[in-house]
Amino acid sequence: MVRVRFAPSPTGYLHIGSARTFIFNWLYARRNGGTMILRIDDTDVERNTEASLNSIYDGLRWLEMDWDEEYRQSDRIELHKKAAWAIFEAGHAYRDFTPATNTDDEATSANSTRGPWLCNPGMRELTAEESERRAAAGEPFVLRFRVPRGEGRTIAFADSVYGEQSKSADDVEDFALLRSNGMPTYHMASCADDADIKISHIIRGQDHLSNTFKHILIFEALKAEIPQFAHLPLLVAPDGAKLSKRKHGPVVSVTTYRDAGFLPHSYVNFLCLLGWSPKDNREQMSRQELMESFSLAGVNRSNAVVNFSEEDPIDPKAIWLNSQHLRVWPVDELAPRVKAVLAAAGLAALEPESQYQWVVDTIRSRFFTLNDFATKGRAYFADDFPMQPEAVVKLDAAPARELLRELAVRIEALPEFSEASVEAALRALAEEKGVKAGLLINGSRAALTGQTVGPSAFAVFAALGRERVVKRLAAV
RNA sequence: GGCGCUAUCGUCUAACGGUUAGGACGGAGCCCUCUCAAGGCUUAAAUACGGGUUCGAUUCCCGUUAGCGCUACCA
Repeated sequence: MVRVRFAPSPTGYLHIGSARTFIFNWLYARRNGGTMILRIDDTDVERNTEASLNSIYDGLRWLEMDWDEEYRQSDRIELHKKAAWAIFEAGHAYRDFTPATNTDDEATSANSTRGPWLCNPGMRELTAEESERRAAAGEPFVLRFRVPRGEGRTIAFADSVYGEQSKSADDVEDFALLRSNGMPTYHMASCADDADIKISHIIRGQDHLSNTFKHILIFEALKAEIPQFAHLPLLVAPDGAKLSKRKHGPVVSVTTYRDAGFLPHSYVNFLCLLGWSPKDNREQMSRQELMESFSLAGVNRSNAVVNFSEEDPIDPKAIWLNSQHLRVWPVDELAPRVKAVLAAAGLAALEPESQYQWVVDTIRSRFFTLNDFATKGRAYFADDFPMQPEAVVKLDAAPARELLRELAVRIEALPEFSEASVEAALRALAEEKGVKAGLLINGSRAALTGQTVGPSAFAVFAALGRERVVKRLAAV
């Protein structure tokens, strides 16, 4: 019975690395008929905000992800405390009355040349009586795990991604379970919950790989079954540093990609390719294909760089992949999404629906994001659209303007308006005037769309309809 | 500093110890064409370094270097 969880702490918007972790968990659950659990790790009251909680929901909803069970750690603090004291009762934890040290003072902690910190002097050896007495006297303490020491104990586990892992218990410090205010630490709360809700596979970022040794100790002390672990390589910036909002800005937030006009399943596809491969050269994959192909064995071990820069704030491969999905996505599913983007830009879809969908289908092959429909595609949905300088150049190529106005007259007089009839009329006019058809074809595109690039000019005629075509050509 | 992890084109990645080290994005070039950041084709571009093991290492082992993570009463 596969039970996996994604456990974000709501201290910021949904990060793309977190989103990928969710996706891998979700894929694993769906692939194996398991249960996907969302657990909000909101025990850090100082940093939690309602806004970031909403951003997590928004992000997951946008990615079209779902889950089967949901928990909130703040509802379960009593359970965590109980678990901590059970560990204490079993003799695997002790009270440490050492006052909190100033963590800003780096010389006293991590960079000390005196060697690794393992525990505070004297506290492990306190007698039960003295420990009780000082606690009863109201002296503050943290509850620390009593890590087996000097017994030659090796903690080992087989990570589904990183393989056999082991570490001497002598290298693991006596980490805290309960703070001096009685509140559980992350390690305590997380493991107590994982044990309680019977998580079978913990799939999470590689930044927890070293923490896993502590977690195994906790699971053992709780007499809980130890889950299978799978750590995921991290997503990093081009300089190799961990992605952070302060340093790297909006690239790290999934809302950036939503707002940039990405298709959710395309962005999911992109995220999956960062650190995972189906190993058969496929890249563009539907959600169904991802579900069928995903396996932890396909996850690799080195960090993946999200390739962005000043000039290209979004990874070019993400954009390319989106364009590929944009081209093949069923039009009837794409059309409503385009409609939403148009509406946001104050534009209305065309009537009837069949014509609208035909236009969407016609113009999408040159677009990269949904937003392109409202920008590059504006001329198809509105009469006010910008004229590119290159388009003006095309029109200024004499005798383009004069002939386009003549073309307007002829199109208006056409007994029947269609791609074929317009083409015939245009070619006849060109021949008559002794100019190349290209002059009128390219001139038409420029006059009708304000652009020199786009679909076949005859498709443009059909997309706009006779009325707009005549109006725009006559007005050149 | 201690401990853990990682190392293939610029980027994402593929390669039961035996391949001309493959694919994709991006770059360059060509073709097609009524235009195009569309499509088709071509091309440049990588096994971090040094030692082993082996008939043969991208692949296994050791070391070096570099990067990342943990080393908090953060998560």
